[in-house]
Amino acid sequence: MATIQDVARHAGVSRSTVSYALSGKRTISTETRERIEQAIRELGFTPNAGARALATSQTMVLGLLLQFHEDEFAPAMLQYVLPISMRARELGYDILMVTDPDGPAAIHRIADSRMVDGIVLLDVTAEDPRLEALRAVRKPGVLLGLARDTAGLDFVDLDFGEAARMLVDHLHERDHRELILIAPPHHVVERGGTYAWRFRDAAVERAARHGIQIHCYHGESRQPAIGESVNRILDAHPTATGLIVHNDATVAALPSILSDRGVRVPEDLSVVSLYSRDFGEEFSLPYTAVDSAADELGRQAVSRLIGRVTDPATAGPPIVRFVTPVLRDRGSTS
Amino acid sequence: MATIQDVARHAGVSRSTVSYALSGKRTISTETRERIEQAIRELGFTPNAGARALATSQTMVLGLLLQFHEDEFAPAMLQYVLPISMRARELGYDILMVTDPDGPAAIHRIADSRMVDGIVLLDVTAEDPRLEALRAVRKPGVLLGLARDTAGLDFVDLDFGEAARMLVDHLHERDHRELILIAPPHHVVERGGTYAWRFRDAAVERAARHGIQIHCYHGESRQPAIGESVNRILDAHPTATGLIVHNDATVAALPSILSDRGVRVPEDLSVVSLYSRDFGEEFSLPYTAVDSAADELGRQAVSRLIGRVTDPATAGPPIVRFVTPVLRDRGSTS
DNA sequence: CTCCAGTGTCGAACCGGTTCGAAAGTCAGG
DNA sequence: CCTGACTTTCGAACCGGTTCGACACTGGAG
Repeated sequence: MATIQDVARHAGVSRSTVSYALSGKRTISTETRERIEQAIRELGFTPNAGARALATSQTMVLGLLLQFHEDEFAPAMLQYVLPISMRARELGYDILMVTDPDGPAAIHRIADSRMVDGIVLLDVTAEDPRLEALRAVRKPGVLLGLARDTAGLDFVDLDFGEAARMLVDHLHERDHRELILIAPPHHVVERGGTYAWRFRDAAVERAARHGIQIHCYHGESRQPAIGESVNRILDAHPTATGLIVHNDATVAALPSILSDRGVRVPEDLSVVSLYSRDFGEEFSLPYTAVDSAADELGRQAVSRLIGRVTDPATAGPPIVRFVTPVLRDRGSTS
Repeated sequence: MATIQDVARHAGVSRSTVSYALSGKRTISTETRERIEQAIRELGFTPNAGARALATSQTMVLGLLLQFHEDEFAPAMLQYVLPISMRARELGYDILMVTDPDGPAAIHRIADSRMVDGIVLLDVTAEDPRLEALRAVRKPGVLLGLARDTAGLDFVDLDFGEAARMLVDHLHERDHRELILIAPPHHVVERGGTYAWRFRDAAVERAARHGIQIHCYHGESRQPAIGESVNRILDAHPTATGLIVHNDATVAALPSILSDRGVRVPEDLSVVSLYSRDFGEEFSLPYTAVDSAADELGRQAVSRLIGRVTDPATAGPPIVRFVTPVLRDRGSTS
């Protein structure tokens, strides 16, 4: 493959001149620039990424860390990955995707060897061991989710508390007096998924303020456990008229479970939930729901990260950004 | 961050000695090696990936190209991505994930700039424009799927013809005389997804040999179209006793569609399909199915690719590898 | 005692870019 | 005609590794 030296020779100039013509960091006469551009075209020159990274200490690559837990509904993760990848490309970056189960080690590996300029962490937990590694490697990092200690890092997350309040209010306005909440599986809470209790606590608090009765349960992540659990819960509360589902796997399975029971929505039961538009379309979910805006969160995270990568000075102090959710009424309540 | 020069100074040796101690390509005395290792530990040295790539022309990174089509069931892609990423890591490689809609351009970008040592293409079509780009860049590439012209490249794919024959035989053994086949959506065939007609043609041929009647339809990729289409098809053939589903989105939605219709499996209808174990578990699918072994395909593809990357000579000529499927009986036929 | 093979280490060149300082050339103002 | 500012280009150093050839030293064979 052609090197910058070949281009220089072919155009009758020095290497540095080619470099400046490429980057535009110094003025080059029109005539020379055209000769160089033609040489580049004729030789099919593309700069060597490794050499460039070495010289500039910039790789134009972002690390994306995913964790897949046995007991989790994996398809939900895709909603974040795609927008992140797309937004990164828009800004000139590529994505190094890491699925190593040992997150902290992976962070050190890709950061210490300077393979990436910044790191995105998905699915952050309250006491996420990856945070310590991320702080240690002194590279910009942005997290989707929320941790207990947010010092020194940027976070982007949905305002789950507000989401819960919106849904409870929505049902309250329609005169529901007894609700059921199906939260994420128990192990998610144990692992430290803060969105689970942030949502639930806000829902409980808001229901109490309205004088509404609310029964909280953890959902399951796999069939047939999901169906059994939903049926058991509905059996236990025959007088409840509203169902709030905060659980991807459960809501994806809900249409078939309810139709099996002969429960019509919204005539027999009002159902509201929380999922992204993409997820809803992918699984054809018909429920009024707060839009978790995964694409928006992903895009914001990447934008912020790249801002910090390119200009650490003007990026200011790290912040926690809570995105205010939007409720999308699909008519599944009465 | 510490460089190899810092380590050398700290251990009182030259840079080259440190390099040889690290790579083991020349013998280093035990005493010196220990001094070097200690220096590395004390300084927290990790080699700079860019510099190493520049010197060795090896990045230890593989490109993974995904395409997401508007009208496709995206969650299915995850079954391939994860095993590919895992296997790559096992062999010491990282994954650069590219979702650029312009595949050929993306291939040139990551290959010409030498960001990757090899490339994996997912979801290949008969006349895939990415193949030309892949051949042009002269980097090892492996494709999941099958194209019309396989010259010069490695392919790994399931033997869809054999899969279809196994399923038809399975139903034939159970005395079914009239079958329905729901194939991938029409646009998949138009786009050139060869697995669609390879499966269908084999099924039709095998059914004919057994004297079985078979009705072929294209499925849909989104609700509510999926449900409407399945209902219409079942209405049109009330005497059919067996259903073969070759369509991820349809099979994921099938349990609820059938229960809505009050159709019991296998009492009223025998159902067989084709999906990977992971996909089946994720969506809790209860159907007897040929295991598409996405994890196995992904792992084989990566192994072959890395074989070619590390030793192009012994890898031999490019081959098309058809993996023979396995039928997993889950009792959904009678 | 000399010669030779083998072991362990070093110095220098190289991979392919970027960037700084300086030099050469042009042109207007004094 | 000289000076200074500006434009355009070049050469050299540098980023941080790897690798080749050479050199010093050791020990055994002849």
